[in-house]
Amino acid sequence: MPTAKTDGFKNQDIRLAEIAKALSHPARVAILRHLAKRNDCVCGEIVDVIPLAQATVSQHLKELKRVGLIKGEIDGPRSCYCINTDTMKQASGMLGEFLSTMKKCC
Amino acid sequence: MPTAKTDGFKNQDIRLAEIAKALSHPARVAILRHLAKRNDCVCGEIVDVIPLAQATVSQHLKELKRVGLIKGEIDGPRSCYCINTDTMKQASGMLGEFLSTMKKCC
DNA sequence: TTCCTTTATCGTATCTTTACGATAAAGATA
DNA sequence: TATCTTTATCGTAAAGATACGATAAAGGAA
Repeated sequence: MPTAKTDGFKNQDIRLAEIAKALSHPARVAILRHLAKRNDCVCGEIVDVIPLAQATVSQHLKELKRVGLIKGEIDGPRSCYCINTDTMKQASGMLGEFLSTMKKCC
Repeated sequence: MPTAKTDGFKNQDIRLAEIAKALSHPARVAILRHLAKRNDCVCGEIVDVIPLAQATVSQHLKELKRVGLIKGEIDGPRSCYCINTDTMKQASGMLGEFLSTMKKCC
């Protein structure tokens, strides 16, 4: 009973929660902001921007990749990351729709 | 080193992450959807809608209240909850702005 | 008052998350 | 080849999240 139970919830809500979870840490928000600002694949430099140990940053990148919000490829000795446009659009759409229904009611 | 470190991150990103965390569980998303649909304070019935034990639902409600997304008041033997319009607007604004910058880059 | 209904809280078990040092892996460079 | 740089992974420690049964608390109803 530790993990979030999914039985009985709508797939839409499960996916929305998963995306929100990916955004639920300042480091991951900052990483996405950095990638969006560059508007391109970024090789290196992410570790320098995030105030955490290199191993921890790598872990956060892995999580963002797992959910599908970013893509990564290896370029020589470095790794390059960029925003996964398709998934980000999907995520943005789901969250946006959710927020609009929240607004509408008030 | 277990809790998310906040030192070195922007307050905006910290708050955004906190809001996202509140949305990072299907039950909490479903609760908010239900409250928004009713468009009013809901007394009782939330427990019946969420497929989890009563104690667990109460825990999720507490978390949503802690972050400020909902308000609660006691009405006789029941508790009534409704969406906290002000905070929801703030949250919606922050998330919306974040998502728009994500879109813009791609 | 006594009982019922409803919700909050307590206690607890278990899994997840976060963090970092240490180390491995893979190219680049000398 | 030997070394340096960069990143991923391993190992591990500590705190958080999730779930639920049990119980308390607080009104309402009989």
